[in-house]
Amino acid sequence: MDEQLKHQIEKLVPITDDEFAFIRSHFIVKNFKKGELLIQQGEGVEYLYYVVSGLLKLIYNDESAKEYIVSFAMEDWWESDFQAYYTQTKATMSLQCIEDADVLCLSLEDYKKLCEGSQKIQRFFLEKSIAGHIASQQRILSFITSNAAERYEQLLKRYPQLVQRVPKSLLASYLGVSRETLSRLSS
Amino acid sequence: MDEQLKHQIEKLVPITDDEFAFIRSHFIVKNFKKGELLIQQGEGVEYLYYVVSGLLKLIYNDESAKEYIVSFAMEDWWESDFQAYYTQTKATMSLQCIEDADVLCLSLEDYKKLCEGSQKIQRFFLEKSIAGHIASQQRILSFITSNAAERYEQLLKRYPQLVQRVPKSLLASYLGVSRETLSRLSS
DNA sequence: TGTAAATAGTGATATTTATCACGCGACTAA
DNA sequence: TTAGTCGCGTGATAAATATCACTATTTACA
Repeated sequence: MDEQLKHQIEKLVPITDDEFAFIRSHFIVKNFKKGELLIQQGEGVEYLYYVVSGLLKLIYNDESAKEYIVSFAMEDWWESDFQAYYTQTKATMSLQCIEDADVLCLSLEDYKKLCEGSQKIQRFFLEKSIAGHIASQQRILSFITSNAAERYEQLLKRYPQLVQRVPKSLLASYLGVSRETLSRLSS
Repeated sequence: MDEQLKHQIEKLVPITDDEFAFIRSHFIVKNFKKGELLIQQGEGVEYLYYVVSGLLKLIYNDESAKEYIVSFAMEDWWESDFQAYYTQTKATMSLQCIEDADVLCLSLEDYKKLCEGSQKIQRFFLEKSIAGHIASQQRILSFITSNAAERYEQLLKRYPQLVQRVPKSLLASYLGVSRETLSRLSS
C-alpha cells in the first residue's frame, strides 16, 4: 500500500524515503465495503481519498433521487467532492463504494500542512490537478462533439478496464444516456 | 494591467511588491485583434495566456472543419491548450480572439522558473487549477443531468456577462446543441 | 439452497434534437 | 451606395434518444 502511493508520487516527482515517510504520516487508512458511502450528499467532506484498491463512484442525486455518475475512481485515483472539501462546505455529491476498497485519507488540515511542509508534494498535487483538468476538458469535448455511440466507443478505448468492472447501467449514466439506449448501441 | 494581475493573484495568495515584480518579469505582453489566432490546432503551443481584456474562444475543429467551443476566456481567465502546453506537443485545439484582447503570456520555461522561484505562485496555480477542475466537473454534470434548455438556463445564471458579449451560435456550440435548437429555446 | 434483487435486452411510442432550407435585418468593407 | 457576410429566427422533416413496459438471466446473500 505504501509502495503504491510512493510509486504514484514518483511518477511525477522523485522523492527520498524520508520525504515519503513525512508525506505518508499525514494519511490514514480506511476500508470500505461495497455500497458504503465515503461522502454523503448534504453532509461535510472530511477527506480527500487516494484509492489503493477497489472502485468508487462519485454520484449526484437530483430532487427525484435519480442518480448521475460524475466520475469513477479506481486504483491510483484521487477523489473527493473537491468543491466541498476545499471550501469545507456541504457535499453536493456522494462518493460510494462499488467494489470493496482500501483507501488512504487526507484531511484538509493535513493537506495544508503537507503542502507547506513539502514543496514536492505541492508540485505533485499541482500536476495531478492539471491532469484532472485536462481529462475533464476531454470529456466535455466528447459531449459536445459526439453522439452516444461515439462517446461509448471513446470510453471503451480510454478505460477498457473500467467497462469490464462496472454494470452498463452505470456506464450509461456516466455517458449521459439512458441504459436502454446504451444497450441498443452494442447491437 | 499589472495591477490587474497582482489583484488576481492576491485574491488567493497575498504577495509583496517585490514578489510581484519577480512574477511579472516572467510575462510578456501581447495584443490580438478580433479573429487572430493565439494557438493554432496542429502547431506548437508557446504560451499560457492571462486575459487582461477582451475575449477569446478555445475551439476544436473536427475533420469536416466543423467548430466546437471547448471554452471561452474573458478578463482574468487563464487559457491555453493545456495538454499541448505542458507536454510541449502539437495543439489539438485553437485559441482565437473574438474581441480585441490584451494578454500576458507565460512560456513553459518561464512557468517552471516561476514555480521554482516562488512557492506562492505555485500555490496560486494549484488553486487556480483546482478551481478549473471543479468548474469543468460542474459543466460535465450539466451535460449528464440536463437537456438543452436547462443547460442554457444554467449558463445564463453562471455567466450572464458572457451571454451579452457572444453570438448565440457560439453559445450553442459551447452548450453542445445546434444554433437552431438554441434559438427555439428562447421562445 | 432458495429467493429477491440486480442486470441486461427489447418492443412500442413519445419527446428531443439535428438537419436542411429559407428569409430578414444589421453591419461592413470596397 | 451596394454587395456580401453575419446573426438570428423559423418551418418541415429526419434522426437520435428517452420513457414505459415487460421478460429473461444472473448474482447476491440470508
